Amino acid sequence: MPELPEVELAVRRLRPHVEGAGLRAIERHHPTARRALSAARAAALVGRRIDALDRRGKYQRFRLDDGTQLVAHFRLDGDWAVTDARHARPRHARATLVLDDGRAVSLVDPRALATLTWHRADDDPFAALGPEPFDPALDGAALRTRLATRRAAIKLVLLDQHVLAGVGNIYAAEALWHAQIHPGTPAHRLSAARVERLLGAVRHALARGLDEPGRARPTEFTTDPAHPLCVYGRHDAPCLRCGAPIRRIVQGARGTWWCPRCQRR
DNA sequence: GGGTACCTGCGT
DNA sequence: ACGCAGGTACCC
Repeated sequence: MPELPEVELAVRRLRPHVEGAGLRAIERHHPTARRALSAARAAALVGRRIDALDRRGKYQRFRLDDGTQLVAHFRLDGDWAVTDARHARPRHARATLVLDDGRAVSLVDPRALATLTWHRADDDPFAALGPEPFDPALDGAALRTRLATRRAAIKLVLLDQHVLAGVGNIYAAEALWHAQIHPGTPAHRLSAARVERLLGAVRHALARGLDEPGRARPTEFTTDPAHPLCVYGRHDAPCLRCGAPIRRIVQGARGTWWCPRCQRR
């Protein structure tokens, strides 16, 4: 699943291909893409230049030269594929940006949940998002303030993009493991010291995802010892810290992996 | 604050 | 053949 690290890596890979390029066409291959971006809108974007590609949380934004914005979200399985525009589109391509240099950038997504939407110049598509986890202005006290009104389990609150942008199911579990916090702890009950530790752990977990060079999809579970994931998906495997068997519970219809010995409430 | 729909590949 | 997986938006 693409979370902040995978999306950031995708942006870094795609940026040199798209920044400064002109849009020759926008193809909408799948009904979900056609619903989200009308034929008229796609046609109106022909001739626009992509000035910049940036990221906010798990969202990616193409800034166009008229100030309007194309925003992509990978959801569960999305990714970019860059091909020669003269060749056939990749399997599962849902929408394609055809560039004036002859390349095609396809949003590929087997499950077709990924989104590509257009936004006016004066729209802030990210207004409702919480802070970036690596925002220097974000400290333990600021995060604790955001958790103070939340009585739900900290695991679920970490997934709320209005609280913190970019953390998903995998890195939420990883961060709680690193911070040694029980995933079911009510968010508002966490002490200042534990929230401080949690923020550091979120950053540490995300950084592990970002620091794997040349790895296209860091969140695929493997037995590679250099793998960045310590607890996610490791049910029944020994905890890397204390050796107790990792347990799986379901929270909000999503799996959470955690260590019953070293993650206490 | 909790439940459901959106999708389709894949595991069972 | 069937039903789950899951991030987000939207429902009450």
